[in-house]
Amino acid sequence: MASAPRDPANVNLGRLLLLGFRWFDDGLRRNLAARGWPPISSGQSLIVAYLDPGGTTISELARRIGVSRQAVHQLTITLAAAGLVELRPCPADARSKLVVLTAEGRRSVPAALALFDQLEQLLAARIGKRPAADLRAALEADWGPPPDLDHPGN
Amino acid sequence: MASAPRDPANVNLGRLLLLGFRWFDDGLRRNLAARGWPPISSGQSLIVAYLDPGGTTISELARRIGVSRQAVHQLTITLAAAGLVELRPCPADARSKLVVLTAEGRRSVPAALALFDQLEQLLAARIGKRPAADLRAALEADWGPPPDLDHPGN
DNA sequence: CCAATGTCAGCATAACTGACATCA
DNA sequence: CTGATGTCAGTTGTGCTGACATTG
Repeated sequence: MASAPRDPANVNLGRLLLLGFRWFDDGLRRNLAARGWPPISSGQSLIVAYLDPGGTTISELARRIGVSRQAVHQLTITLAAAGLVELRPCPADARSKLVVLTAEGRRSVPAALALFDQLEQLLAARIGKRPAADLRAALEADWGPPPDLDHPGN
Repeated sequence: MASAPRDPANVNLGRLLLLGFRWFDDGLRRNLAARGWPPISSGQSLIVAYLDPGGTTISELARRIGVSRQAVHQLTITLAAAGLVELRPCPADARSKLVVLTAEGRRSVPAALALFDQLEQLLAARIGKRPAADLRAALEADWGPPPDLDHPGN
């Protein structure tokens, strides 16, 4: 793969997947910085990536990402301080608040997401179009829940 | 994939890779717990996965994993407290200390690493042997460093 | 004298749990 | 009354940088 020198022994798929993720994460952050944008944390990028166009509530985001409501709450605060999102009351439910992109967010977020596509294309140029397509296909398949090896039914 | 419900829009490869990693990480932790082993952090598992049979110094581990010496130092302390490794002076260099597996570590670590193979086999059974093999092949390729999109030479 | 190693200290980030007021 | 939501507070884990004594 890349950065960390690899021992041909004990390379497990889980570690390879982590290295692949870091390749994209580093690439995203590096190129955002090269464009003069404020540094964004990987937690923040997760939030915006899961946002619906019309806005999404904090609890819904927490369920989608798989973390606590409190963690999402904290991230939205930092994103709001950066001016990328704002919180507005939910018209359908007075308990909820909608996290929506600001005008600046709508302008810069799609450009940031486009970087992922460019990174993927560059990866295809490096390791081959076929392997890159196979990689995506395998990851898009339904893996099911992480299994209990003693009771594979789950 | 699995746990987090997926929006067919904005699925980027980076997020898919992260979800794949979590599938393995969750699977490992779940099955370790099912076997009655003390919970191990993903940082700790990284350390033991990179250990040479004869022992490895802290600085060398830091270089291999790609984190600071201090971070590795802290992890070895927790691993030593758990009784899985011990630190002994390096015979070749008085500055260095070797991180080596204890008797208990040699007994339990290989079994834990074997879980990764079992998870990979179960994944192949779920998404197909061919896609699973393609996944591994693509991840084992040389991706090079995360690129600067404006100067792809790097 | 310079470089590498392990270690101590402080700090930042990001997740968690617990608790609480508000509202469906 | 029960349950969901947002929020405040405290805690934990994990990484970082800076600094330092020891050794090659």
